[in-house]
Amino acid sequence: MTLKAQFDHTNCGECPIRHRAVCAHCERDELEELEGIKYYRSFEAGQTIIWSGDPMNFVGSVVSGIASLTQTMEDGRTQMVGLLLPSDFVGRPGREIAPYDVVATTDLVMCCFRKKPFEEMMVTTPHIAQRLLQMTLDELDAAREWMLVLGRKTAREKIASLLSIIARRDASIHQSGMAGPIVFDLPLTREAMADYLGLTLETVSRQISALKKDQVITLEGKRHVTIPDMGRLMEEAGDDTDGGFLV
Amino acid sequence: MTLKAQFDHTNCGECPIRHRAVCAHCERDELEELEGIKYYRSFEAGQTIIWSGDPMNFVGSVVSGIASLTQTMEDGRTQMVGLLLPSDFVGRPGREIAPYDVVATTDLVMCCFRKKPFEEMMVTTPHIAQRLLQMTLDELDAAREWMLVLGRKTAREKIASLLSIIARRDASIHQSGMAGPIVFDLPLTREAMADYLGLTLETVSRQISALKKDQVITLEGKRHVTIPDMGRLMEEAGDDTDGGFLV
DNA sequence: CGAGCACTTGATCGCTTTCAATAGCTGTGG
DNA sequence: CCACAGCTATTGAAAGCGATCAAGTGCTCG
Repeated sequence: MTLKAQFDHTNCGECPIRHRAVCAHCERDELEELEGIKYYRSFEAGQTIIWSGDPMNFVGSVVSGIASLTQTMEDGRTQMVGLLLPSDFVGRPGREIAPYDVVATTDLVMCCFRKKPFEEMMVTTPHIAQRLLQMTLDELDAAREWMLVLGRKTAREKIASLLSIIARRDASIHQSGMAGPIVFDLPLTREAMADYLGLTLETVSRQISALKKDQVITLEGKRHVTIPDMGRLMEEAGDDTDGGFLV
Repeated sequence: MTLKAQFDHTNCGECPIRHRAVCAHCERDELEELEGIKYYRSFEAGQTIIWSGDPMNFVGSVVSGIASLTQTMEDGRTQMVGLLLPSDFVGRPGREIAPYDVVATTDLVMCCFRKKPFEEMMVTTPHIAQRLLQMTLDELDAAREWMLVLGRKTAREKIASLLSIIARRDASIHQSGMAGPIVFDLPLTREAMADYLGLTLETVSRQISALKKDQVITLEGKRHVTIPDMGRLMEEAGDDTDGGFLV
């Protein structure tokens, strides 16, 4: 059974991202209307989902897997400007042309909506527009967090910041607390990390080695990370360690 | 007459940002409701409007002047994460605590709404929520543009990028086309530019001098800039020069 | 006239990049 | 089964760009 078939005909009520995606606030009847315009698409790791400059004929949510938003300059320099996790939204109602490349970082399933009908629902269904506003504001906060990382942090702090973000996300998904060691797999290659952080992949590699040597992290293989002390990692990231979380 | 008094009792219909701010889509009766919860506040250049970590009891729009959103690390490194121009919105409905410092870069007037009533209107008045969504999506695009600048551009390209953004904004306000020389005053100190671009003020100064020497720009005094050839400036910024503007 | 501020310019330092070689892993085909 | 290509990642050496430290200019305002 393909990854796609696994979700085909899935009832929205049983959807794994039901309570976090753009449809989170929808009532039963609104969900039914959404079901009428939705379809699933799956992509393999490395595949480009949308090319910058191409017309967009759908919007949608990441159901499973990870995608990245990247900008590329003429001479090939690239910067990742967004990391799309399950429940994150792709596309902008009202926009015709995609401004960024969207690339599947891992195997990926998306729940797509045909753009025209979705835009009509945006007007008639405040629950969708309200949720999209919340999500966009969250993304804006995340983007501004990254501007500090990109503009002012050292290479070591950048790596520590990225690790702490991934660790926090994983902890929140697995409901494990912040005490005790945190274990996860890196969903990004060194190159993708470099593109996210505005570094070269060599610098990423060196700084990961340095954090390992200093026992801030432990590595098994290239991707499996253990964080023995989250507070220590956050110190290395240059973040406030006194646990002030934004709500 | 103070700057503030100049706007007091101003009818929304005569407001200079009426057609661009969060109230842009509102009907007459909705405007009247907004008038009931609005009040004006003015700030002097350099004054902090909101301190990061403080409770927010209002949201609002910049009516005139420029403000900046900045993040600061414990050791004093600061990064500007937003530049607020007339009609831009400050604050997030539903958020209690301000995540950034908001500082008046020039003398400034804000149209403020008490937070509670505004949040109630957000629910009952789709026109406001819809407009706020548009504006937030625009800000997200701008933030992502800046992530490329911060992560991948050289110091010279960063300066050229900032100048071209300011030039484009001025051209759009004054309805002057992109042909022929563009003239404007820099609304930012060298230090503020450095905070925006993730540079030191010394590097900003050096790169501006270099652009002047290479005749990409002309300076009269420290702030008055002339751009003889916008295409040339955009080349220096590393941007596509073939005029592809996002819509 | 002197203090204070914004800005410029010079000299040096150091972090990150660049260039380059190598290791480890996976899948393919002789 | 092994050789080899192709990819990801690590590590070393050298170079370059922007930061840092420092001095000085020009302007405004008391």
